[in-house]
Amino acid sequence: MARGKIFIKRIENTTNRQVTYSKRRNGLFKKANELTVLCGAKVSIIMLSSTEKLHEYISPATSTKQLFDLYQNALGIDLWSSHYEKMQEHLKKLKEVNRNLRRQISQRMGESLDGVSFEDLRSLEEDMESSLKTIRERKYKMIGNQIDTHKKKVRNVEEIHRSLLHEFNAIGEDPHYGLVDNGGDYDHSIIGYSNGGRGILALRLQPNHHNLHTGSGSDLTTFALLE
Amino acid sequence: MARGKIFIKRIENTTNRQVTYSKRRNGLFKKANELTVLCGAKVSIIMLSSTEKLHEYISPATSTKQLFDLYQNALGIDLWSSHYEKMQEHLKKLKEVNRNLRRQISQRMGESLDGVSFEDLRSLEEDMESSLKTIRERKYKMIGNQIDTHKKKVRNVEEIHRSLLHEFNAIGEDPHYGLVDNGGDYDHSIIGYSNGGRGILALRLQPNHHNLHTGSGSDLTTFALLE
DNA sequence: AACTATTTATAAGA
DNA sequence: TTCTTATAAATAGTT
Repeated sequence: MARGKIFIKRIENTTNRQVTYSKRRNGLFKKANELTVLCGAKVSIIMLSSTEKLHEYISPATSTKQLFDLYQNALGIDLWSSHYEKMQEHLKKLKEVNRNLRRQISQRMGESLDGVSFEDLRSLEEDMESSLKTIRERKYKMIGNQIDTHKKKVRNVEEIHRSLLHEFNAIGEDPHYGLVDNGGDYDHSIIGYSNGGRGILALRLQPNHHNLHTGSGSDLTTFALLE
Repeated sequence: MARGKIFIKRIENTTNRQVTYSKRRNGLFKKANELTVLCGAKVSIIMLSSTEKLHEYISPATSTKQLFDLYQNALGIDLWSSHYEKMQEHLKKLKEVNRNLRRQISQRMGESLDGVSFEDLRSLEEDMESSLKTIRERKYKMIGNQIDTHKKKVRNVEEIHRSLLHEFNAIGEDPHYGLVDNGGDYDHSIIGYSNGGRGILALRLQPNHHNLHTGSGSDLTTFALLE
């Protein structure tokens, strides 16, 4: 096209070929871009040089994948996108479910009640009363269990104390016992105390108000992951 | 490039645009083919016109799919599967979040409390007490509003009744009125009654227990869609 | 990477 | 659409 006509035939000289490849590649991409702008078309060009180097042109505001997907659709051959669409459908449904779950929780926390009918409000109140009762009962049961456990421990300790006292008195009355040697033998009897106080400590009243909205790492606060 | 310079800018005339698209497309494909022959390159062009028509060029002895696969390999990660994996990840997270939301609801309904610590149980109880209070207050407010509405309606009806009575007496005392003609004139006064009882009916106690688990179409029961 | 003589592409008109 | 043709743009060969 300049300084002499060429025949459209493989360029045998390697350097020449590579130079021409580079120049014409630029020309091709320029033309593609002009076409994009002039005609509002979308163009994807993928090129592999004889040295296996890859080059790509893609019109602005689109993607190679998008155009390739369109191409596949147009040809009717489609392995991927039906699967993909199903997934997107599923995702959409899950998000919808998620939204409903959140609203439900919100309502159970006394929020988002603006659109709720009187009927539903009564239902909700009734339901929450009975739920609260269940939770409270469970709490009382736990308190009861812990009191029982504590009582048993106290009894256990009293028992140990009594037997120690008894032994001590026996030693005091029996001059054959050497007090020095016997000290270590009683140590393991105190095992009854190990960790014994923990359950009771949990019963103390918490002065601080635990707000379930703000994450505190419990099971009840793990829902704020997405959207 | 001929008979006048043009600016590379969208061609607004539709016909012109389409003609140019067609001409330049041929030019582009021709260039692509020359490149293929001259330099031993492999070229794939996919084009989508502004009228959504698809055109393709592919170098001889290769295929669009082959070149696209090469392209994907060269970019390292497969466009499809990276997309796909991200989606699956998202899906998994949403499911997890939904599971947590459900558990939370469940716990607020007094269920699934087995793993809950005493601490969390107290928190939950406290939170539900305050939520229940909010809901109850809202209910009372609604009741109050409805009572007010009702009272107004009653007053309205009483007013109408009084004036009817008054007119009736007037008629009775005035022998100039003919009773037959006046009957129809009062009909529209009764409009005060139309739909007047509905709000009050909503106040009746529901003997049946509304279980929130079973769908009844309310906002509170739309969560049982998936898994 | 620049230059430039020439070929090639193409805008506008038919 | 296709052909024509004057002219713009691309580029082969050179530096």
